[in-house]
Amino acid sequence: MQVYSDIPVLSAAPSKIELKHCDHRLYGAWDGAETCSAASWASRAKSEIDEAHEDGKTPILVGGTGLYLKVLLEGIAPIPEIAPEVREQVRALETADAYAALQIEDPLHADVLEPGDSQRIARALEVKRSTGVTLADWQQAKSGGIAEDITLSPLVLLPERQWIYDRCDARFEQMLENGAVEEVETLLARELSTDLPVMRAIGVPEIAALIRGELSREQTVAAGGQATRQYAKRQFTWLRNQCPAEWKRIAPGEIAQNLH
RNA sequence: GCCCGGGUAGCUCAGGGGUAGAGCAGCGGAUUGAAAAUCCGCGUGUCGGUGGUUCGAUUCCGCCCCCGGGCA
Repeated sequence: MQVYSDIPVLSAAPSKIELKHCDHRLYGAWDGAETCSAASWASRAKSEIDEAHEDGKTPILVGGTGLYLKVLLEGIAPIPEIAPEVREQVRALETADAYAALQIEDPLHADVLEPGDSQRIARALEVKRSTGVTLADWQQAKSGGIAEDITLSPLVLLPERQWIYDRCDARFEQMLENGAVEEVETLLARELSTDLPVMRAIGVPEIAALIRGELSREQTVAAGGQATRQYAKRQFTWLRNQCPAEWKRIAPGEIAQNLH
């Protein structure tokens, strides 16, 4: 999400001062009209990492987006680009219709997915239709991971829940004070499709509702803080269960000590 | 003071003589090209209090308390 150039405030992009202290890469590297993906991000991240290494620097990967890091490190099934017309067609379907189609065209995968999981259903269907090969077959192999080629020092931060929740609330309120509303006004003026990732970024739907007069400022603060906390909770689940067991976890107290 | 409505899960509410159920919130989980996304699972709460009717009351009746609205 921080890859989209339209929302520096809402995506907490580094400030000019922060950039002076430390080089940051791939913030705002995609235009909001585009859809970034784990694979395309990983590909660019690889280039940035190579470049840093050539300059004798040590890159630090930071993020709450577990899937992106996973793809960068472990690679992903080498599925070609989906034909645009196929993608458009598939994503125009109602979830129930897409699921029914998948049950016919790729019954094995349909069986694995929940009937309500619109996103994965659409992905499975577009892959089968565009490549003629099922997603499960593609996923037999992964390629492009750099885990074997680098020395990784992983660190999983698991702060105390209430502590991070309080910071989520404070962070969203601060964003509103620092121009998030103006940022969303500018974004809305582009009249992009509401399906695009940038339009679904935390805070964008909430602030758009504020601008439309559907939410009061107070309600917007509450809704934005809540959405941020819910995201943080999902990150906990990923970090606790998806990261390799050998990755070092940092205890709550240690984090607070280091930051205070 | 009188007359209507209401008082049920953290919140908004549904229900109804055999001790109760949704949405949201919260918690747990999944996660292979939209991932700040998309999904899945989890509901014991003096059914405002107290008497009564009844085999049995959260449900019916009386009284009391609280919150809306109306009349004085």
